[in-house]
Amino acid sequence: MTRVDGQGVDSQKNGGLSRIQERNRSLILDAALSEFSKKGFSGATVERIAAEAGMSKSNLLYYFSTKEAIYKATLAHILEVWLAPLKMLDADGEPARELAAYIRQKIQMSADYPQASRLFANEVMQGAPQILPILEGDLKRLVEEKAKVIETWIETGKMQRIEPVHLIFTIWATTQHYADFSIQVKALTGRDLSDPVFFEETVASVTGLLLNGIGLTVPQDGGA
Amino acid sequence: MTRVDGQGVDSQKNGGLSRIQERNRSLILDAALSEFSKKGFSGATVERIAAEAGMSKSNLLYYFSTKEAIYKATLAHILEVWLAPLKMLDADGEPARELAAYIRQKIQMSADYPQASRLFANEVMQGAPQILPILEGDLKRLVEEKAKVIETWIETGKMQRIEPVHLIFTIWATTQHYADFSIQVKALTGRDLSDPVFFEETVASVTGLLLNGIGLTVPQDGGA
DNA sequence: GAGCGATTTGACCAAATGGTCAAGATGCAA
DNA sequence: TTGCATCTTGACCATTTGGTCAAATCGCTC
Repeated sequence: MTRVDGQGVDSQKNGGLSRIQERNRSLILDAALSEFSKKGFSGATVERIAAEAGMSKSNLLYYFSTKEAIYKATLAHILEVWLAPLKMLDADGEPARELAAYIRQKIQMSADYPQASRLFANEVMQGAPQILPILEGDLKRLVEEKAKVIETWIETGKMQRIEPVHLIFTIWATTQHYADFSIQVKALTGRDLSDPVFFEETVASVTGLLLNGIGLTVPQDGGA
Repeated sequence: MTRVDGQGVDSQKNGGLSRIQERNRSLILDAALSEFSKKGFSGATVERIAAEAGMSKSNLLYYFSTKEAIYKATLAHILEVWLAPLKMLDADGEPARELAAYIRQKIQMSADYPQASRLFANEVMQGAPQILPILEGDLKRLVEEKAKVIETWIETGKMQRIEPVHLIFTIWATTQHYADFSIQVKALTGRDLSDPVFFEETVASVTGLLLNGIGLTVPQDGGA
């Protein structure tokens, strides 16, 4: 009857979970991402998550003792992946290449993990009840660091002047739009990022527009 | 005991509601926008909407017989306002002026009606269960019409080539980002659109970036 | 294969919530 | 003032849902 919750009591080995725990937590988190991203926190039900994970509600509650705990774990699980691309912006690279690669990566993320994008958007739109501290802490530091990188590029004349943070917001907003609003995109164009042609068309349009906007030319490989 | 619902039985005059109905429906829709935009459809409760509207739950249900009816009415109420700016894009104007004005207007909307923006975003992210027909109908026609306007500008050499629909998406995504993600914007910059200085800074940055991106120069008045 | 903790589940509970209903209060025309 | 439709509400109900619990089953070590 020991609860496994959160960082869990590491029953046997040092820091690891048992094979069963590993598998079930993973199944739960996948199901939770699907459910939360589709219905939001309030609209999701523990029972549906359990069903999608292939276990009883009671058993799910054995691994995560509350709905909120599932939600937090799901958020934590995707957050690292979600913010990874920005970390790669390299001050020593050429702005055009770096930004083109960043934009492509972000659009790729929107294509590969639209649910994660929507979950994150949902959380922030509700006022970021769970992740506000992260936004104000880690994310803020990261953005300030990368803003400095952009500022350096501007000061060394490598690109046009712009408020770095607004450039970052524009890249986030635009790239994530294709995931979060994919239903609308599909309704208006008949296609979405799952279509490889539309994907490349989107990368080309967005990269062209934004790089052009700061006085850069898209590299031949388009950031690929 | 007659229900007032939807388009309502116009009890007395021709097409009009009684003074009391007018007032209460308006109070309800305001409260509903606040509640739905904050909590989403599932997270919102009829009781809280009623409380915020200053009446009993029962009375609210007298005006809108189901939660879904309130939600639909709220959406319908904001949708027209929300899509209005795009309609003003004028094929006969100069692209720079027209687009600068459009961008400013959209950011102004994000500043003035952030709740409407979030409600709309929420609805679309959940798969647009209520407004999909509108997206595929009226909105699609409108976007196609305006895409043609942009296409004309391109063909007459007034602006650089870009896929018009992607330009529209980028403008939507970016301008609405400042409303939908305002908590994040605030966490990262310490400010949001309610700060007049930040508002103008945002208009300048976004307008500069996007107009530049299609080979245009921002008009002196910045679209104001 | 015995023993014991880890895992799994169905039965159950309490709170929240959307919606109904009958009765009372109010506004207004004659 | 009377009469009637509009408006308003508290009491109430059925369902959904997050979470508890005791009992059963499983898996692994000795």
